[in-house]
This record gives sequence, structure tokens and C-alpha cells, in this order.
Amino acid sequence: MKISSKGEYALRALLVLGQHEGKVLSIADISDKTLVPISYLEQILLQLKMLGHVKSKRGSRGGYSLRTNPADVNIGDVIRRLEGPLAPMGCASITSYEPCILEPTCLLKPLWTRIRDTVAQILEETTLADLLDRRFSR
Amino acid sequence: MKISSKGEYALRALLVLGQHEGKVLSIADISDKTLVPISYLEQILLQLKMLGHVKSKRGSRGGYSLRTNPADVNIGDVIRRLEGPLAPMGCASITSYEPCILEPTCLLKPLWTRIRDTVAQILEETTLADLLDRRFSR
DNA sequence: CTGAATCCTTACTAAATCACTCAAGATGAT
DNA sequence: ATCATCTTGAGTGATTTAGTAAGGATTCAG
Ligand code: FES
Ligand code: FES
Repeated sequence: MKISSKGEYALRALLVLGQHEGKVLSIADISDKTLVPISYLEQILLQLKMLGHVKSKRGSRGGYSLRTNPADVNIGDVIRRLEGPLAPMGCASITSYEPCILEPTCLLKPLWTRIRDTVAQILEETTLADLLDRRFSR
Repeated sequence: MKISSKGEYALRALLVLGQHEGKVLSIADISDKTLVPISYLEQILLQLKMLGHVKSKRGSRGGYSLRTNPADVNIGDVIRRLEGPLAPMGCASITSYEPCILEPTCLLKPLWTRIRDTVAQILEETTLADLLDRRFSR
């Protein structure tokens, strides 16, 4: 049930950008503040950019900044698109459902479904702004 | 946030044993009913035995059966001991806490803690008997 | 008593994933 | 033009996952 370091690092980066909203921070700056290795962080920021959460400015004095308001960054969405479905099993996933062999008679599926629903609810109710303000589920 | 096949297989095996309470089932029988490869299942049942959830009988006509009442088998405990902590990060784990570098100022920890608490609550409130009866969190 | 059925133990491994690192190119500010 | 920065794509060592394989130990049936 672990979250990978990639997801964790992405959120750290978003938090730092959120704490300096409006400013443009270089990858090196973000790396300093998040303790994420520069060259790994590069890849992660690239992905966050593709997901539309962040924008970049190239060239000297360039860097990254948030593309949207922190209140519009959905944490569940970030994690799901960065490291895959929130459900603990394919058969319980809504966004990337995959059938199980034993599904028709499976006694476990309701459990997995309940876990996925609960986790998804927490994560999807939380925005970057909530985290920045130490406030949860609105 | 995935659950590994080992945990899934262990629960499947326990469910089959629970559905035939009192009887002794051979590994081959359990493998047939769970679709878990025999030689992998051996290892898993061995672990379940060490955890005290199951007992074995050797020799001809031997096999496995539940050691305790299904109502006494805590699903959270099974999963945790078979595949590690329920928390999504070390710093949010109660049973195997590990510090994070950024912990003092970390804005994420409350989120991880909340996820771990919720997941743990669901899993620890559920027993094998609940699953067998398609009933949850009593 | 013997042999077959079964669990037990240990060792091994192919494939996937993770957590990066590295090198070279593109772009923009000065 | 130069330098700081992002961009792109490939490469890699460590770890985990999901098993397989081989042989030994124990019990029961006949
Ligand atoms: S775990 Fe997917 S249907 Fe049972
Ligand atoms: S994630 Fe562990 S303290 Fe922030």
C-alpha cells in the first residue's frame, strides 16, 4: 500500500511552487527545497507540466511556476496520473478497471472497492491549497 | 497503492478454508479453488501457519485448515504481516514508523496519516467472518 | 512394512519496477 | 555570443515480485 517516491516528490515540488506563487523557481531551487535529486526532479516536473499543473520558462533566469490556482490542483488526480490507479486491485478501479478471474463469486471485491472509494474520496477532496493551509477535506 | 498478489492469494486461501470449516483441504485442493499456483501457495500457507491463522496436517490425507474461528481472523493483521505496513509512507506508519527528512515542516504528513488511519480502520474492523458473510465493518 | 500422498525447506530466477544518472540538444536573457 | 536554464532520450544498479524447482520429512492406507 505504499506511495512511490515519485508521487511524493511531485507533491513536494507543487507545495514549494505553491509557497512561492507568482515567482519562477529553477529546478535547482526546487531541488534544494525538496531534497529531490535535480536530474530526477527534471523528469517529474516535465510530467507535471504535461498534466497541466505547472508551466515552464526556458533559458537563463527560467524555471517553473504553477499554472493554476492551488485550489484547483486536485491531489487525487496528481497521484493517479503520476503513479497509477488509486484502487488496490484492478477490479476495484474506476479509472482503469481490469477484470479478475474469480470476479463473479469474489468475496474480496467489496472490500477492495470500499478501500478504493475511501482513499479516492480523501485524495480527491483535497487540493493543493488545502495542504498549503494545513486544512483537509474542505 | 496496490496490494500485492501475495496478500490477495492469502486472503483467497483463508476464504476457501473458511467456506469449508472443519474440513482439511490439501494444497492442491486450495490451489484448484483459488487458481493460485501450487508451489507459490505452499509458501503462502506456510506463512499463514507461522502467523497462527492456519494449521497443517502432514502425510497422506493431510492438508490445511483454519486454526481459529473466522470471526477472530483480522484482515488488517493478515495483510500487514504478509506484505508490510498499511501506511502509504514510513512516517505515517504506527507499527513500523520511520522518520522522514522533511518531517518537522512537512505539509504532506497529515494527509498520509489520514489515509493510513482510514485504511487501517477499514481493514482492522473487518474479519474473515465478515468477508464470508459479505458483511462489512460490523 | 512399504509406498504413496502430502506437507516442509531451501534455493534459484526471470521479469518488472524503482529511483535514479548521464549526455547532448534547444531556448532565451544579457 | 555566451551562459543559464529547460528538454529529450537513453541507460543503469538495486530491489521487489511472482513465481519454479528439487529434494526431504511425515503420516496414512493397504
Ligand atoms: S479481487 Fe478482483 S474480483 Fe476478486
Ligand atoms: S512525507 Fe514523511 S514527513 Fe513528509
